Amino acid sequence: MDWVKLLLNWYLENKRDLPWRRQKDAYAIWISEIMLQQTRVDTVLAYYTRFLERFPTVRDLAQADIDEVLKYWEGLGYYTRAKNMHKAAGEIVRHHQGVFPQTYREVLALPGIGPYTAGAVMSIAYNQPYPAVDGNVLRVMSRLYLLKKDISQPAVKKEVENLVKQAFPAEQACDFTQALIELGALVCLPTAPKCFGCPIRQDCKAFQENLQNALPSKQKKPARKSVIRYIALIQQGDRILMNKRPADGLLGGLWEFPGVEGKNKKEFCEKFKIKYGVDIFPDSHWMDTKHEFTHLIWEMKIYRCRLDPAETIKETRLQWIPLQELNTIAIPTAFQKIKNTLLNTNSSRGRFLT
DNA sequence: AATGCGGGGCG
DNA sequence: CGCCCAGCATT
Repeated sequence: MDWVKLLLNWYLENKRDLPWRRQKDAYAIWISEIMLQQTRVDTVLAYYTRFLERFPTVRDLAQADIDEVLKYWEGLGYYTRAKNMHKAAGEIVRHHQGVFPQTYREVLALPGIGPYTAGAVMSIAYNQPYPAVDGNVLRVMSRLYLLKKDISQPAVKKEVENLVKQAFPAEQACDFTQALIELGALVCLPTAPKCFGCPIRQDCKAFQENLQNALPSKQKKPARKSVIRYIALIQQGDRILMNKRPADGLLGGLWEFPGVEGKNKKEFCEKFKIKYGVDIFPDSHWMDTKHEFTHLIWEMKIYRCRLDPAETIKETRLQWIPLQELNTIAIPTAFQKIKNTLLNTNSSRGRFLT
């Protein structure tokens, strides 16, 4: 296959200088691959170095509190990745003496590691010829071999894995895996691929038939649903009432301004009572904000609320948090605008008073 | 095989 | 505004 050598040469000349490419530590490679799942390089850059400085080894990660790990993950999304990584670090300490496992079977068995990440770690950290098929590789290979079937079908991914396996150059698994991905990231783009800068266009069947813009074929996702969420801003002095979301599910384990889905203020109060066990009295409408997830849209209506003075907080997920400590707990992006507005309001008032 | 799970950047 | 991205776990 002529294209393999051409691709390798192109990669060695054009690869980006990325922090996870500066060493071969399997632990550090693993962290990068988890962060990069469904996440762009530019986004990860801001997190990667900071995370490794705080958790330089698998033991440091295993010993850390999950809440601190989540704080370092704050804003990165898909928070089960952090939870699974923390769990996997514990397994590596207990079952592998703190040394990152070196066989595909053992790597794949770790929580949060699927076929892609296992292949990436095996090939990039250990230079072993295990295919790592992500969205980039699916796109590159579907064009190169003119695979017209929907790439979301598992059978297509299997076929691409086999094609990559056949193509692996001897002793260059590390570079080859990254070369395929790098080509997808820099040249073989989803829309408007830069075919005339592509080192393997002569071997690309899609390019030959001018079908590069029609591939890969992919089914489109259903429309998102929008829901109204009422948020209670409950402040007493310099403390604000926050809720820690359940460990599993959406934004699991992160902190939020307590709220419920609902149609109106009446439902707001009723559902709040059921969910949190306290009566609230919405005083003033404070602000509105919207947050769009991949699969869901929250239209948030935030009200300043009073509690019954005699009310005590029994729900253990609810906790009074001093305003100064709001920046020390993990709060997802959905609530950052509320948090910042709150902190600005209070700090400007404070300055005015002093 | 289908669904839930974040967030940001782009045209 | 829709689409896409260095996917995995669960059902």
